[in-house]
Amino acid sequence: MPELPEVETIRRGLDGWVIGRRITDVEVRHPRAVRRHHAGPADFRARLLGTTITGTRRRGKFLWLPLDSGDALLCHLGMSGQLLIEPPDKPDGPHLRIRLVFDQAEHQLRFVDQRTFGEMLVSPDGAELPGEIAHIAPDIYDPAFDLAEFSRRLRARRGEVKRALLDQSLISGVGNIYADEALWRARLHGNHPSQELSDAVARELVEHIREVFDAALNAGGTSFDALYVNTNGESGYFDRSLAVYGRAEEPCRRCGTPVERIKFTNRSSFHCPSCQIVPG
DNA sequence: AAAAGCCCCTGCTTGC
DNA sequence: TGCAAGCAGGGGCTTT
Repeated sequence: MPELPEVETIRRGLDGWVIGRRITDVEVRHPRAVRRHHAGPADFRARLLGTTITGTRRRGKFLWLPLDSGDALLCHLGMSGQLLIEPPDKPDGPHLRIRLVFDQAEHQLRFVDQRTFGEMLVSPDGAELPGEIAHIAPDIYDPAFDLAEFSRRLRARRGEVKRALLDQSLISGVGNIYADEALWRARLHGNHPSQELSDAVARELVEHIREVFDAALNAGGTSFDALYVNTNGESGYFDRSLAVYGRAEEPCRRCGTPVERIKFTNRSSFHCPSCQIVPG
């Protein structure tokens, strides 16, 4: 899915457009898109009608729009979700899941999602922090992110460091791409046991995450194809800067050794076998 | 309690 | 050509 930089790019795109707008119609085109709104699509619609969006917020890969009702419209893009600001006369694509219509607006907001892993729900009293995502750890840009606490919890874990980075309850916003990129920058192998990391290395790892996120944000996010776009439907360009992800057999940008691809929990991991060594 | 596996989807690519 | 398997950047739930 979009990882933190892509979701943040989308949040910024929404921020300049949705704030202050009043919702006048809601159309749920696919029930799966609101599957975690347990009261169902009709209730989802009813709770949104007539409310005004007061802001745009994000934690990790979750995005929410606080409403003047005190509730929040919570959204996760899953693997292929898009939030598009489009004119009403633009034809609906086959993957349109939810449409939001606003008072006196020349555009509407469309939630488009090919693979339907994404979702929206209305979180009661969720404006400040939706209860549905209270278990997600703060991401590195959140003032609540506690570096010492992250280091302590990371090093208390059994298991491998890459799996830890992907655990959203430990640190949020990192997915498969940026985990590989940050580990490469840190010269750590993803299979490195978390428990063997020093406090200094754990803190450095966060700095590498920050650097790769900052770089991706400056490029407008990563996109391999037309699935990953901002609210204008445009792709980011950070894929041109990826050091290891998707670069199997290509030379490591540091030492020239061919990048290796390995299986990791039914996914792919990429690393440099020279720069990133597992101890022991 | 924490960690690992399974599952949910669609569409594109690859290999027989 | 046709079909099956593999693959894709997710998280929640169940099991161990």
